[in-house]
Amino acid sequence: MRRILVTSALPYANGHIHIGHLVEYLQTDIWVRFQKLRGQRCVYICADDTHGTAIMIRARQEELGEEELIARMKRAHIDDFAGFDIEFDHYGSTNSQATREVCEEIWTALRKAGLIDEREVTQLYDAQAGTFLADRFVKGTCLKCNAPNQYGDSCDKCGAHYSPTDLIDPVSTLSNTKPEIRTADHLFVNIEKLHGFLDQWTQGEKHLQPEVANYLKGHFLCEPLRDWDVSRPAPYFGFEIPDSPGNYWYVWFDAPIGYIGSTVEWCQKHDERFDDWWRSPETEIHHFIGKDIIYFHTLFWPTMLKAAGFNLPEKVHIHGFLTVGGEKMSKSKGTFILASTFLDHLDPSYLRYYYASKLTARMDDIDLNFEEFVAKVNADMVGNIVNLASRTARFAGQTGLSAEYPDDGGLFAKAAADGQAIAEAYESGDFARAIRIIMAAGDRANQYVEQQAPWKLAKDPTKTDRLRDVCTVGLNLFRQLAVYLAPVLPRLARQTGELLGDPIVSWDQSQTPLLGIVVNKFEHMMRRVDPRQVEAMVAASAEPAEDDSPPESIPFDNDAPLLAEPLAETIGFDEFAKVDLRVARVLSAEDVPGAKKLLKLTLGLGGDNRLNVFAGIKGVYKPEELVGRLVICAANLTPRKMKFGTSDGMIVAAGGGGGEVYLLAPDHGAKPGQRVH
RNA sequence: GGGCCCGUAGCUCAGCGGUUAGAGCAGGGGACUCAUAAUCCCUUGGUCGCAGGUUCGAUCCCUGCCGGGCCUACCA
Repeated sequence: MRRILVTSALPYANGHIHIGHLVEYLQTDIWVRFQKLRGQRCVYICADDTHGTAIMIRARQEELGEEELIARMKRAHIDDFAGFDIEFDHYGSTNSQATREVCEEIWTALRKAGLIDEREVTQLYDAQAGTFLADRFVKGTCLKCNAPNQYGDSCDKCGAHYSPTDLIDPVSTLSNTKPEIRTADHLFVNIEKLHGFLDQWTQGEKHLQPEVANYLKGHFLCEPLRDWDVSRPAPYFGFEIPDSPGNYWYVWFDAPIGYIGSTVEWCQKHDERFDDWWRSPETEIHHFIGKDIIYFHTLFWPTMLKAAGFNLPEKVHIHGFLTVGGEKMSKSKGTFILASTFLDHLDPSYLRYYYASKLTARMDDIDLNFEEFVAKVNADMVGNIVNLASRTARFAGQTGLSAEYPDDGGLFAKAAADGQAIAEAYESGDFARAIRIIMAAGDRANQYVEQQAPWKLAKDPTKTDRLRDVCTVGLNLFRQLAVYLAPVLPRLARQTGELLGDPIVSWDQSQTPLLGIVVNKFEHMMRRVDPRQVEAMVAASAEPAEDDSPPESIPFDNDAPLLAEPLAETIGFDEFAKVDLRVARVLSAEDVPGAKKLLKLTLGLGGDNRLNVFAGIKGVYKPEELVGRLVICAANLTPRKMKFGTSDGMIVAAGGGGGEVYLLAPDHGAKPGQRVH
C-alpha cells in the first residue's frame, strides 16, 4: 500500500472560490478519491492562504480586523468546497501556530545552511497608508514611452520593465498620494547555491510534466537563479521573523509551508506521527497547482524542503487555466461564476463530470463551453450511464438478480479488463481518457439492453428467468461503471450502493458481479440539465463593470429629460443610414491650452485609421481616464475648422450638456472600426 | 526580444514511423418505445496549418515559415 500526501494550492483569503479555482480542487479531489478507492493510504491536505499586503488592505477597506476577515473567508471557502463534494482530510490556515512553528524550523535550517543574505532594498512607501507599496499598488507614467497610468513593474503599452521607483509621477493607488522612496533591509534566499540540485530535481525522475521541465530549463535554469526576497518590513500581516524583528515573512514564504502546518494539525487530530508523512522515504507528496505558480513550487519550494530535510515532492501536477466560451472569465459577461452561484442553479456532479471529461495530464488550458457542458451532462451521464440503471432497475425490482452470472457475450469481462487502462489513466491525471473508456463501455451496455429488449420479455410471463438474466447483466454493467466513475461522481456511487444494497468502497468491486440480491426501488439518480438553468446561472453572475449593473427591479424614471429636449421630427431609414457611427478607441487625449470646454482626442478606428476630434467634455472627463477606452463617434461628418484646429468628427454622448455628459460606450467585445447599425 | 505549448471533421478532442486517420456532439435517414424526448442502426463530413528534409514509408521525427495561447523572477 502506498502512503500518499496530496495538496492543492492554498486559496487566498482575499476572495471567494469560483469555477476557475474548482478545476484544481476537483482535479485533486478526483485523484485522491481514486487513490482511496484503490486502497491506498492517501491524505488530502489544504488550507487558506491568509497573509500579505492584499489581506491587510482589504481588511482595512472592510473595516475588519485581519483575523475576522480571514475567519469569514475560511468558512465561505469550506462551504463552497463541501458543496462540490471536495473532501479534505484537513483544511487549515497559514495563520496558525503550527504553520508558524514550521516556518521557524525551515528558516533556522536555511540560516544554518548559509542560504540567507541580507540586503538593502529601495521601495516606494505610502506615508498616508503607512505601508510599503507592492508594484500593483503603484501607478505612474512609463519612463520609456510616457504612457500614463501604468503599474509599478512594467508598461503594458511599450512592454518596458522597470522598478516602481523609476516611474514618472508615481501615485499610490491606496491613498492617491505621491509615495516616497524609502529603503529597508530585506532578507533573501540564495537559491543559486542549490542550482545544481534544482537542475537535477526538475530534469530527472519525472517529478514534473515534460513541458514544465523544458520551460524551467529554458527559462530559469539556463542562467544564475536570482535571490528570492522573502521578507517584508512592517506593517505586514504575517509572521514576524524571530531573528529579524520588524521584518515579516513574505506571504509566498509561508504559503507552501501551510501544507506542512496543516499536516501537523491533521496528525495531532488523528494521532499520526508527523515524520511518517513529511520525513519518510515511504511517503509520496503530490502537489496540484496551476501554471501561474510554477516557479514557487518547482524552484523555491524544493529548495526550502531540501534545506530543511523534508520530503521532496514526488510529483507536482500542473494544470492550465479555465476559459469560458474560449475567453477569459468575465464579470460583465457573467462567466465569472462563483462556486456558490453554480450551486444555486446546478448540480455539482455536472461540473465534476465535465471537468473530468476535459482534464488531461498536460497543462493545457481547458475551456468551459456551455453548449458542450449541457450535451455532455445529458448525453453521457444521463443518457448513457444513468439510463442503464433507469431502463433495467424497474424490471429487476420484481425479480431481483440472478444467482449466477448469465452469458453476456463477454461484456462484463471486457469492461473488467478495461479497469486496468482506466486506472492508469486516472493515475496519470488523464481523466479525459478514463472517461472515454468508461463511456465506450456504457455504449456497449446500452447496445446489449437494446438487443435483449427486456421490455418485450416483461410482457411474456414465460420469460421471467430470461428477463432476470438480462437485468442482472444490465445492472452489473452499470454498477461496474459506477465504480469506475466513483472518484468523479461520489453521489452516483452512493446511490448505486443504495439501489443494490452494497456500498461502493473499492475499485475491486468492478471485477466481480453482484448476484442473487434484491434490487431496491429505483429513483432518479440525476436530472438532465435544462439550458435555461445555465442561462439563469450566467445571468445571476453577470455583473456589468462599473456601476451600471441592472437593478433588482425596474426603477421608475420621470419624464424631465424628454420635456427638456422633445423628440425630433420623424425621419426615414435612409436618412438615419447616412450617419456613419463607428466604434473608436481613444488613443490620446489632451488639454487644449486656451480652450474652456475642449479636449483634443485622437480616435483610432483600427490600423492606422485615425480621427482628430475636439470634444466639449473638458471638466467632465479627465484626459487620462479616456485614453484606451472605447467610444462611439460620428465618422463621416465634414471636417470642421475650429479655433484650435480641425475636428474630423464627433464623439457621441448623452446628457443635457453642462456638467451632464455621459459618453456612450459599446459593450465588451466591440472592436474599433465597427459600424453602429 | 527570448522561452514553453498548441494547430487533425462545423465544435470538443483521440491517435500515431506502417494497412482505407478515429470518437463524442452537431447535420441527414431509419428503428424502437423499457428509459429522464433517453436508446439502437445506417449515414454526410478531413489536401491531419504551409513548405522542405530524413525514411522503403510521416499526420506522427527534423528544419523553416504562418497562425494561436501562455510565460518572461524580488506582482500573484
